[in-house]
Amino acid sequence: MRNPEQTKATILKESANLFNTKGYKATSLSDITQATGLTKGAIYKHFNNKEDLEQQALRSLGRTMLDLLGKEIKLAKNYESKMEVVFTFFENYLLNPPYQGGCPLMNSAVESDDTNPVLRQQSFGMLVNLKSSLRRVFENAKRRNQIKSDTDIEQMVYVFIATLEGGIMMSKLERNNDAISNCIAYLKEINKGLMI
Amino acid sequence: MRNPEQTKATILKESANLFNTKGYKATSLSDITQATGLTKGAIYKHFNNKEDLEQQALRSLGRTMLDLLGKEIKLAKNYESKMEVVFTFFENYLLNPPYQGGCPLMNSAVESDDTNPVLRQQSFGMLVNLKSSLRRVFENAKRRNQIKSDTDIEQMVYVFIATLEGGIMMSKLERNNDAISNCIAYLKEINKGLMI
DNA sequence: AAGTAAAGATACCGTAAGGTATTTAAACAT
DNA sequence: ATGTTTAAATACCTTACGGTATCTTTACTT
Repeated sequence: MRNPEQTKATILKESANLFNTKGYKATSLSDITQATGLTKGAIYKHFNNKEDLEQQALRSLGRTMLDLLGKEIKLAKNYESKMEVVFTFFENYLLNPPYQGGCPLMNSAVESDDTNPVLRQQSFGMLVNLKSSLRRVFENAKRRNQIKSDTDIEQMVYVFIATLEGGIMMSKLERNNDAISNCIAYLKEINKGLMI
Repeated sequence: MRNPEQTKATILKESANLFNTKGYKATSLSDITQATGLTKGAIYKHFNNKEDLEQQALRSLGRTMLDLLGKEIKLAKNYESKMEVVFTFFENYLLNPPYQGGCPLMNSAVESDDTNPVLRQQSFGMLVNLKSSLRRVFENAKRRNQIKSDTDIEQMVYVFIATLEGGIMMSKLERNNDAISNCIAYLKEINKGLMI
């Protein structure tokens, strides 16, 4: 039962989980062969080298994250429920995560920002996209007079993402939901204040 | 010109900078010998092994960070200026940092939370201390009727730290101060709202 | 000035890392 | 059924890692 596409997909998925939990540099090829049950031969058939695999894995994580979030935002009809989607999305990062190891944006950003230009650039792109998603929600709401006209959208985008990411970091460290729950609760307060 | 204490101090300082920028696992002993101009013999004279060095380096980073912040908070006389200290402290993380590589709490937490129990425990301790520092400022202010009596201090502690840490992460990734500046600007707004 | 303890340099070891060349085995075409 | 292609396994190479044992040098003691 051979299926090269399936094989590549499992390599990508398993390595993405490993990279996102152990770190990119710290994950070895034998970690990946062990997790997949495959050998180096299989991996190097589908990827040029470890760097290539790292990059494709991060790309996959980023797509998964942003597609999931973007799709749910799009499904929500009004501003209020769109924001609700954002909150529950980040709250679920710990309860039933789409991938192990927390937020791939934060993980890759922290690891790569001073050392790995390519991964750093990819992380940067993820942040650009995440900011855009959130910015669009705010801008639409402003256009439709659902939030105050003097809302500093750029600032709100930064504050929301910062608070969510920081909350995830602390909750992962404390191994409970206190941090992220409190952060989200407060962001909801802020959001109430924005709405007209 | 030999000075064992000085030697140990430079090993600790240089390795702390390396660990905090490249990561703990990703920093090799030869990175450290290169940075210090010393040899492995010197390093293993002062530290049992690489893990020991990692732990002592993180301890040093944590102390530096919390001592610096705590001392400045203590120096500030009233609530308002204490909070100002917190803000400028985190804003200066990028301009003139006390150590390279950003916040050692975030860096070590992200790297260790799923893989390295000892470093994770140390990171956890740092967070406990940072929370305590901030909590104390809020509690004193509440006791002296400088902030509203219904202030949810535990929530504020989480929100402030999350926003600052998330802001640093984004600013490091974007290589400019937009994120952290906007985050701090908004935290100041929140703080105004708290004050009586 | 000689001897001693400790700091630090040097040389070396075993292992695991990333990577490659080659072989085996599975799927498909004819 | 056979031959061909290509997915995946195996075996191996080089290098860099953490770590250790030993040697050299420095500083201090008397």
